[in-house]
Amino acid sequence: MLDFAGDHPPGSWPHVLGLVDMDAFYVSVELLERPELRGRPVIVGPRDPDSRGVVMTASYEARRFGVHSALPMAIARRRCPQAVVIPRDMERYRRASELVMTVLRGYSDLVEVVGMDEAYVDLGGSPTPKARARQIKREVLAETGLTCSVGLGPNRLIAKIASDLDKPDGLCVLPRERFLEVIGSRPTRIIPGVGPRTEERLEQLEIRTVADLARAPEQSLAAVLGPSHARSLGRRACGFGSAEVAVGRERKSESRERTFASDQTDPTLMRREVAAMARTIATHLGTQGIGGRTVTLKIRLAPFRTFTRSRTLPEPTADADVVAAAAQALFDAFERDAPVRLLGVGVSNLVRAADAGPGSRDPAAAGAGPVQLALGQRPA
DNA sequence: TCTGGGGTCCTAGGACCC
DNA sequence: TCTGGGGTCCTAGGACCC
Repeated sequence: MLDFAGDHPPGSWPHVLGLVDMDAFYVSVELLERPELRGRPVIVGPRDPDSRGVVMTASYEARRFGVHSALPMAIARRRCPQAVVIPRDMERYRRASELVMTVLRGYSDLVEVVGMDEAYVDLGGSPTPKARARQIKREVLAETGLTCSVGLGPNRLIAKIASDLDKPDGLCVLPRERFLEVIGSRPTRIIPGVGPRTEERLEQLEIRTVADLARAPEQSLAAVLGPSHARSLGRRACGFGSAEVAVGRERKSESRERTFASDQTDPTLMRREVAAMARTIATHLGTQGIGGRTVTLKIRLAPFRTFTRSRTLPEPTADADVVAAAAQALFDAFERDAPVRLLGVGVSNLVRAADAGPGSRDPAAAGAGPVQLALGQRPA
């Protein structure tokens, strides 16, 4: 355990948030079934080994060869030819995830699931958060056979960063008072929200570490990142952030996309694919009593240029015919100058309404009323 | 070296309205 | 002929996260 709390026991913090992060989640779930692979480099990858895909998760042994999530499989195989590649089985991971979340909900009413392998847990009510965290780790292991790493901090940002400091099977407590002392010399990239592009731009200002970023005047950051991003990043670099845990958030969009095994030029095939994805989304939304107004087509041309085209309908719908027609119209209007690598369809501007389902075209039933409701539910 | 799939949030410009 | 000031909606793209 890494405990930086010292004279500031977390029990004295106004909020104690935990970020529970499962260790190499997909691989670990697979190893439950195949324990003989423990200790070997293992990669969970695409279902179809010949498809163009990326690494979903690599075991810690594989990571030593430079294999990590989102790395193209072709490169992963080159870097670690001896790795055992297991095709992903999302349904299995979903079940394991549900078990984990059930354990977490036994410790707090405020659990925010941020991915299949990750959740924030508000431990504000616990006088002994470190002991609680150890208990959580024990119970997750007992219930699922899986280990996790827990970060404890006064807000989401610090909890998240702390969870990365002691991994796998770790527990790290990090008060804000010691935030810069502990992570000040680390690269800016460890701050959530700093991706490759932002890292590059900061580099231009000779800002490389979290401490550099914390010292930087907001105006100079704003010149490169824009005022809004500059302000939020400056605050993060000093360890300030939200402590809010949002239990049930409304979904804002739903999409499906598919990368073809080889680039496509056949419009008939592609139109069919677009319609199929549109219908899947509409049907899924419809069963939940949700309608959408904006239909977006995503198209990626070879070698790797991505475009979107969208259209907003006059009223929300979950009618598969309507969504499919809109998506196909967007596809037909798009002027392609190269073969197509990926097609996707998304529906956004979602409205929860019992009467937005198929067959409801009456504007009085599916129009203004439900929209009003959705606006009222929008978070501040 | 070759880049998945499912999301969220932000920005910027244009249309349109008062 | 020179041209406001907001506000909102829509569209396209970018950055980021798991």
